[in-house]
Formats: sequence, C-alpha cells, structure tokens
Amino acid sequence: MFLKTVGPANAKIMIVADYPTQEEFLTSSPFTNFTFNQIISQSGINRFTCLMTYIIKVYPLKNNPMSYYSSGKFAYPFPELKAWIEDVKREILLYKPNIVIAMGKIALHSLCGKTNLDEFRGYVISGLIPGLKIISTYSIHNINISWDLLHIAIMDFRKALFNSASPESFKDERIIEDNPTAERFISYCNEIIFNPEINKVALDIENIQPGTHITRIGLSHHINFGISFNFCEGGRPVLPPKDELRVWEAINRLVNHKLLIMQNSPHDMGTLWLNNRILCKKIYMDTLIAAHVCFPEFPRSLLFLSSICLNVAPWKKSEKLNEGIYNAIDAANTYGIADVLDKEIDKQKVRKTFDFEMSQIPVALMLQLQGLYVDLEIRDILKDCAFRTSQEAKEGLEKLIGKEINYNSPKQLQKLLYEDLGLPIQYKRRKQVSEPRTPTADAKALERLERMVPDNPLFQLVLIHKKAEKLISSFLDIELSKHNTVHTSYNITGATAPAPNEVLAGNKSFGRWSSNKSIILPYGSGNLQNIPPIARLMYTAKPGYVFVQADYVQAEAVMVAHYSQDRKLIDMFNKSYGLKKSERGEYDLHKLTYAWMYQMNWQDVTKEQRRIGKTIRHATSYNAGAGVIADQLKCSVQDAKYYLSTYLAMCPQLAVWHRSIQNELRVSKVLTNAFGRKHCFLDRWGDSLFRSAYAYKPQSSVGDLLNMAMTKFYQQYGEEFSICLQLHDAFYVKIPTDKLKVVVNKMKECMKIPIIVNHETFYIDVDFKIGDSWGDMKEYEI
DNA sequence: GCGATCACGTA
DNA sequence: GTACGTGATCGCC
Repeated sequence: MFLKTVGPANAKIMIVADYPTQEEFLTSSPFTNFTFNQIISQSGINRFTCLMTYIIKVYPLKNNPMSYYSSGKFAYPFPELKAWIEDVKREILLYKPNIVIAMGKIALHSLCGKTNLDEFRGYVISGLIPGLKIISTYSIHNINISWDLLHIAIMDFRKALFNSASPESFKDERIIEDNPTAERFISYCNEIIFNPEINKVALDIENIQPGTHITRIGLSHHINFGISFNFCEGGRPVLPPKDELRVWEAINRLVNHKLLIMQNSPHDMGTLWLNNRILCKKIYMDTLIAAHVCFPEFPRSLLFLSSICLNVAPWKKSEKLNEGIYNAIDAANTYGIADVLDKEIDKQKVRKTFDFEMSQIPVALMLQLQGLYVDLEIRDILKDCAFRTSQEAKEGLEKLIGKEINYNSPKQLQKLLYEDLGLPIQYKRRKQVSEPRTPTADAKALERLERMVPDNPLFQLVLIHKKAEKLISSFLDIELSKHNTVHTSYNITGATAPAPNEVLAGNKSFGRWSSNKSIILPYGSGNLQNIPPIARLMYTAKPGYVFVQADYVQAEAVMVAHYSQDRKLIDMFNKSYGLKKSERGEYDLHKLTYAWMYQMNWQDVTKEQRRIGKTIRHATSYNAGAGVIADQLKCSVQDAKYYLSTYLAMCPQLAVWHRSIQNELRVSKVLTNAFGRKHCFLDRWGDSLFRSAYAYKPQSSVGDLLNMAMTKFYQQYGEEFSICLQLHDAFYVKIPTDKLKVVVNKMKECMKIPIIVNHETFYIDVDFKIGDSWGDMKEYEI
C-alpha cells in the first residue's frame, strides 16, 4: 500500500516531501505529523489549497531512505524509487502548480538533480521539468533532529507562498560588471562619489589565504548592480603599480565619502588597512551584526541571509561562476540584505542594540591588529618545564603498566582502563535520559576512578601527562608574528560556527564576544579568551609598562540576585558596593552562602566550607543537578543532593525565578536582558531550553555591560591608553607605569554603568589588578 | 584530505 | 549548569 497524492487539482503550490513518518504511513494519513502542521500553519499557507505528495511513498525500511539507492550517492535509485520519481514528475506536469516546495534532499535531487541542500535551500530555482519553479527546504526528519530548522522552513514556505502567485520565474535584471577596466572602475567610483542621491555603498573584498593580499574588490550601490575589480591574475598584478595606485586612490576617496555596508567588516577593514592603509571610518551597517541583532539564533552567512531576505538566484563558488561575477553579486546582495535588515531592525525595535554592536567594531578591530606581546624566554622556560613534566609522567606510566600507549587517544585510554585493567566503565553525562550512554575516559572519569581505587598513582599520572601535553600543544607551542605577538579575531556577534552539514549548527550567541584565530594575522592559537593561568605568564608588558585588569566583581551573581529578587543578597551587594577589598571581609559571598545555609556565623566558615558555598551557588543559579555538583566538589552524589536541598531551602526565590523564566518563555520565546538585548529561543520545550534561558539574562547582561564600558573607554581614551584584552567580564589595558593612577580612575569612571532590573537601579563593583605579566596580577587598591 | 568525535581550556 | 574555540585521533573517501 502506498500513500497517494492529496489535494486539489488546481493547486498553485505543490509540496513534495522525501518520505512519510511511520505514523503517517501506518494510518494512511499523509502530511499530518506535528512538525509539518507547525510549518504550514505558521507560514500562512492554507493546506487545503496545496497538492501534497511524497517521493518515497512508504515508510522506508529501517527508517533509512538511502536504502532505495544502490550506492550512498543519489545517482543510482532502485527501480521502485525510479518509478515513484517519475510518478511525481507526471503529476507535476499534469497539475502544473506555480511552485513546488521540495522538502528534503531526496525531493531536491529527484526534481532538480542537485545534491547540496544547504546551497539551494530557500532559493527559487528551476528544476528538471522545464519552466517549473522549485524551492527546497529541510525535511521533516532534519527538523525533528534540529528544532532550529523549523523556523527556517517556515520562512521558506512563506517565500514559496509569495512566489506562488504566478508560474513566471522571476527575472534577474541585475547588471554585473565582472571585469571592468581600471578607467571604468575609477569612473564608477567617481560617479558614486559625486551623485548626491547615493549615500551608501556595499563593499566586499576577496583575498588570497594565507596572507592578506587583496585580489578583488566588489562594489554595489543597488541590489541590481554589482561591479568587481580584479587586481590579480594568476598570482600576478594585472596593472603596473602606478595604475593600480590610481584604483586604490579612487577606492580610498569612495570610502571616505560614502557610508559603507559590509559583511563582517572587521575582516575587510583590517585587510584594507594592513595592505593599503585605507581606513574605513564611515560604516553604515555590518550585515553580520544586523543579522545577529535581528536573528541571533540563525546562521549569518551571505548565502543564508540572501535566502531569507531576497528573492534572487543562488550563487555559490561551486557553481563555477567566475570569481568576478561571484564577488560582484556578493556586493550587490550585501546591499540588498542591508535594506531588508534595516527595516527589520526598526520592526523589531532593536536599533539600540544594533547601534551598540556597531560601536564595538573599532575596538574589536584595533585589538585584532595590535595583538598581544609574548616574552620568548618565558615561553621557552614554560615549554621546557611542561615537557619535562609530561615526560616524567609518561615514564612513570610506562613502568606502571609496562607498555606505551597514546594518552591523547580516548580510544586507547578507554581500552587500557576498561578492558586491560577491568575498571568500572565511566559514562558521559547525558542531556536526556533517553540518550544512549557513552563511555568516557575524560578527566572527570579519571578522578572518579581515583576515588574508587585509592593509592593507585595511575590516574594522577595520566592526568598530569595529559594536562602538560594540552598546555604545550594548545597554548605554548604557537606560531608568533615577527614582532612576537599573537593575534585573535574578536567576534562581536559571538559564535562563528558555520553549518557543519545539512543540519545547521545552532547559532546561540548571548551577546558576549567570542574570539578565534585571526585570518588576517594568523599567529597564536587564536582564542585569547581561554588561556590557562600558567600560560598567561608569557604575556608580559614591556619594561616601564604595566597591565591593568579591571573586572566586574561577582557580576553574574549580582545579576542573578536581582533577577531572582533575593533581598538578602541584594542588600549584601548594596552594602559592600564601593568598599575596598580589605573592608569586604564580612561580605564574602561564598562564606555567607554557607553560613546562611547552616545558620552559622560567617567567621566560623572554613576554607572547605567556603568552597562548597561557592560551588553550590554558582551551580544552582543555572539549575545544575547533584551529579555535576558532586563532580565539582569531588564528593558523593548523596552529599551533593543534601547540599542542594539545603541551599534551595535557604534560597526559595531561585526556584520562583526559574519558574518565571519558564512562564516568560510560554508567553513568547523572546527574552530581553537588562540592556534590551533580545534573544529568541528556538529549542524544543524542555529542560535544555530552560537551562539555556536561565543563563541568558545574567550572562548576556554582564557581557553587554563589559562591552559598553570597554567601548566607552576606547572612544574616550583609546588613543592615549591601549586596551589589550577582553575576557567577558574584565578588560585589560597596557600603560606606562607612571600613568597608573590616572588610568585606573578613568577605567573606573567608564565602568560605572547603572543597571535596572525589576525597577531597581544598581551598579556592579569593579576590582583592579596590576602586573608586569598577565599571569602574575596583584590586587590594586586606589 | 576532510569531518566527526572526544577532550579540555576560559568566563 | 551555560557560553565559546582549538587540537588530536580516527574512520571514511
């Protein structure tokens, strides 16, 4: 029995999905699954006006649709599937819908012959049937695995609805100049400069990696126009230096006269500055930032943004477009996206957040270009030391187990622990109980095993060895620039993770910066926000200079106190605000936490008890379970449960706050932090959504707070005093030692920013530390 | 060579 | 517990 096509013969939209769900098949009720209902109802399409069918008309064997192909590739369908595909094509010819929505890779390939869904998703393309418009989107199966995709599919359905009015395919009216002469390109720049009606220009560069040599520059002043100038051919400059200079001069004039639109402007700005000393000052919009502010949870590539903002043809390098056309279309689409996002920013009322993120561009760019200096001597000492430690541990292990294995290989280590030594298998923590248990040999597992098998040095030796190896490979053995600096690219919009496969990775980004390897100055391991304390020692201020670190004290805890309206805690923070470190004794948060839990005097709290208080407070703010607390405190789960219940009894507000977040989510999936930053949570309803949501407001508010302070400092004093690091709730400057007092006061002034939560205004205290080396910072009292 | 997986560093 | 990025290994092509 096969599922038949349903719907009216005069349908304008036809939906072709890969295959039915098991229930749809067993009950003979096509297109009734929950996910599909969500998509079609939220897209505004009336399902009774659509023809709907499947390519594979049964529930596939072993839930594996690829079993209908003779190889892993789509190229060789078995006869049964071949016949089904022909059926669908016949129906399309018979009913002549204006547009077909292909849900999933199999539908896309069957109707269009394309295999890469990510490249064509959301674009109206023509298929194997002449004159037919097709738009592809994710399959129900994909969406069920990754719920984020639901919202993208809804947008794709809306686009299909928009395109279903007529069978006509849209006309590409774009004018693309992919290889203008230098004269033509210069005259284009001049035309723009002297045309008072044009005030914005989109700019996009192409360069050779590694390095920063610019091969092309694309410009656009209209969605239907793109021009790309070619500087290089076969690795050689196209023009004699004198003529090339004239082109650069024209570009320089242009960027000084018009507002610029770019996708990921720090990259293009950095490259233009390093290569050509062209400084782009007037940035109207970075489309990456605009997209982050409007759709923080979506991918932000140009291809994706074009698919949701524009009605244009897909364009992609793999289509073997010539580089010039590609570059020119990049620029044109960037221009078009900016127009759409501009309206979206106002529609969503997020202009303030957008302006704030845009204001961070100069300081992020400066930090990337400036880099951080490394003392070679100290690095070599650290390297030697770590190497010796690692070797000693390795030799000890060899004696102990009588053979050599690679401890960096989880596989080999697991074999040693659980097969050769027969120790009890340790499992990874699962997100859901329904997930299968996977064995692990990570540090936590080793520590647990150590507690089970005392007096065996094996575990400590493995831990020491692995730690030293990690230290060397990730943090010490890094490539330096010729000035002995490392560089990191700070991402204002947070996560850069692109889609790894057809199921897009979630772009979370809570407004904190992230940092990764700089493409334009590829030195260092890249991320400067995860350097361990020991490796920080090699980052030094030069003689006569000193690092100043300013960090917000207990910032997330203060935010949580206000959000959860924990009066006792708020009062404590209010009283301790502005006190010197030495005067803060009676306001030690963690000691007080333990004292409140067990009704004792804070003076009597021991160091160990303080540690418990600290761990419990931090973990419970974000709804951690007893297992996690047990691992952190290295105690039994039983004890952890006891601490947990004692804490929650002492602090009932916390559970109330968590419930209020859940209620907020129920009303709308959009949460807003203390500074108006919005985030839409797209995860499935459940614990993982809740935990992520609990973390959002405190974490993103602190991120915004620090970035506000740092940007303010940069704007006012950046020329004089150099900022050198951003670490989520702290920033560092490197200054001449004699300027210490002045700078600390200025930092303090910039960091005093009022925060309003629940109609109460408060400030978060700032601590200062100074040192010659980042790894050796001492308290500094003003 | 490339991508998935594991592991692990920070706030 | 959340957020993030990088490096080593290993299986696949």
